[in-house]
Amino acid sequence: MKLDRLGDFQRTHRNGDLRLDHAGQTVRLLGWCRRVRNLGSLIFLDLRDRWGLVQLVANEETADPDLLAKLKAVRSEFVLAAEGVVAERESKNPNMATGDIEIRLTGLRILNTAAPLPFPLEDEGVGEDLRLTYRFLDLRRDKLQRNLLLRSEVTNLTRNHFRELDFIEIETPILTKSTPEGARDYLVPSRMHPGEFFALPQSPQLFKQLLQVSGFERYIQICRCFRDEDLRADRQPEFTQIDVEMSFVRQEDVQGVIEPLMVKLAKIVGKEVTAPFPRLPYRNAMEWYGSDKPDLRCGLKIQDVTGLFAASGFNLFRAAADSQGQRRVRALFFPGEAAGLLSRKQLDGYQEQAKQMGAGGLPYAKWGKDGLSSSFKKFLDEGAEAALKDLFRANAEGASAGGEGLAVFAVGTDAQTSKVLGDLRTKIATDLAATEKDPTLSTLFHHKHAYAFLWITDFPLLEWSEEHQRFVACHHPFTSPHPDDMDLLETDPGACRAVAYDLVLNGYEVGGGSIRIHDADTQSRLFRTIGIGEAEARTKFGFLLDALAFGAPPHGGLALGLDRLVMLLAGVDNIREVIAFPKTAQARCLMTDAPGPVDERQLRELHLLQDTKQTYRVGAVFFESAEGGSPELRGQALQQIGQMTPRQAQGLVTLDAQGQILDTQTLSGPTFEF
RNA sequence: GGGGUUGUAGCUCAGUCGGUUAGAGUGCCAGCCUGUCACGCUGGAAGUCGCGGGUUCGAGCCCCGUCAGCCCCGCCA
Repeated sequence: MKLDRLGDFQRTHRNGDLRLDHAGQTVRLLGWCRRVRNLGSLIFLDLRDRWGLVQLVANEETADPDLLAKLKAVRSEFVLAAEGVVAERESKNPNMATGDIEIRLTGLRILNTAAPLPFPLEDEGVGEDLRLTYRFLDLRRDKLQRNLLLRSEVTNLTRNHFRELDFIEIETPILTKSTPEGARDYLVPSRMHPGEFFALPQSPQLFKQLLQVSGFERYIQICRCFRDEDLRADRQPEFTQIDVEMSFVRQEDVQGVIEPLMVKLAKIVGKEVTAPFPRLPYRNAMEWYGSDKPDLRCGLKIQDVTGLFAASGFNLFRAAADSQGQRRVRALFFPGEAAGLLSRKQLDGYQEQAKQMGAGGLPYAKWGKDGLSSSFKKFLDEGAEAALKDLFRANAEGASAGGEGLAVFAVGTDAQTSKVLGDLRTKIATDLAATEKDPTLSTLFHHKHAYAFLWITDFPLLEWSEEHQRFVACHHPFTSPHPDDMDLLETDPGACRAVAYDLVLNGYEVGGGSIRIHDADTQSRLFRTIGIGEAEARTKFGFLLDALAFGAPPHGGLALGLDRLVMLLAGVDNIREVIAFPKTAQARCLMTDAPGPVDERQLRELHLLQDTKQTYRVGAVFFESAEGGSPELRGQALQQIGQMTPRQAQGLVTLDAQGQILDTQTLSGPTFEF
């Protein structure tokens, strides 16, 4: 098809802005054809641009024949420039912003055609692999357009927020140094320095601290970070962080600039949240909610019921009671009729969930219409049964139910029971909220539309790593120990708290930060505690230690996960829905098919090619030797090199498996030939 | 690294106990149609049942392997 040129065509209006007020005006519009409806001698066409949709119309009796012919050739997603007169519709469409009017076409340019799309833009249920393969089409869909628009509003609002507070935005390097602690790095081979690598930043952590030493007291950056770890619904290998660092601050000061930002961001999507947010020490979060990122839309707390089974016939539980606190029996009590009525099948489902979390099973007790039933009833003597019923009644207090409910139990170490019950707490509560008739109970289970922000504070500074057989930093090794726990650094490192805090929203960690160590002594003590010696610390973090020695101010900050935050604001449950070009769970881009192989020339330049083709670095100084490859290949290389002058041999020689020279590259001196 | 789940027409899916020529809706193509807006009506084309192997007289269906998407555990300072 012959295409028309855009030429001097000037758009006069955005499609979604046209109203009855514009009637009689001649307008020029641009966009994509969403759909044509050809009624014979009357043709309708919906024209879409970023801002909306408007109906174009042409009538066989009145329209120019050339224009009609052109219009009949138009298919979905053709790119059009249209000229026409705004007119009131004969039959209006109340479901459309522009439903009162239509454009009577006087001119039409077909700027481009479009093949039939591989999937419809209107349907929700299209396979995600297909959507990701044709992401540029997927992004035409309303929902993704809205999500990316929201994302843009969030970053704008964030920048304005920090600018009003006198923050300065500074960019930090993307090509940086690999850090041994923490996540796996994405590495970038260095061409200039054979065998050496840059790392993409997991976060600009050290740079922003150094900027504090430089005197940029309030820093912000919206920056890309990279972590080469396995993905999840809320985790991508490449993600965006709102990175904040401040000098002369305490924890509350950092929280004090973040909270009003969250209030503003929530307002964009019509949610009212009030600051300050609750502060919950890590220890309590784990005890009550079994999680360091609890979803406080559900208020239920985990309870310790170890004592209840101290004299019980149920060995599993009694053994825990006898373990002097090593192991405990912990439980969740869900009050209400719906909880007491949960079917065996549903309970089996929860048991599967518990097993996936590492539990052996899921002991439960249910008090329904037909009395108390339990997976371990046969082990319960009268006293224990009565005690259990008392607990049910105590947990039903304030609710309309008379003791009905469900209790699920976990036994084991605190870490084990927290994991199981922390997971089931929100799962079961969410399910019950959907079925429970008593409205007071469903708000106890799950305020579906609420935004529950909170801070988790007083994280442990260190944890024992079985893998490394030493203590490692929970947050990062620059986190300040709690001033009250400073002495524990040498005596009981595992008990030492950190001045670290996470911002949690609805069960997601949306941010985390800390007050940093700002004196070289404390930093050295910490490195010593986690088994990083003086020399190693110098090599890896020498620049930081230097900086701390030259007047580093007390400082601290925080980083927010922008993608996750926007995901929650957009009300979607997958981070890919708020990223224009995301990776799959296997860390691939289905659209570009990255990562992909590169040609051998590139590998050789980067000194990465091995096996059949081996790059030897030779030079006059070590004329007699070559490194790498098999002994035979080395021998052949030396033989060939031996026929050269030392000057000629100075360079890189690439050989194939037969020892033939494939490629040479001089490191210095003149180019030589073979 | 491990567990679960899905894969059939361009798309979304159905496909009985293993049994004849694998279906529907939608999209696409053609024709008709003056008030549609998920236009309607008529007709047509469209399949490597993810891929490979096996069992069987016979496999979309059963078995083994493999690839890909999704979810979870480990991992994510």
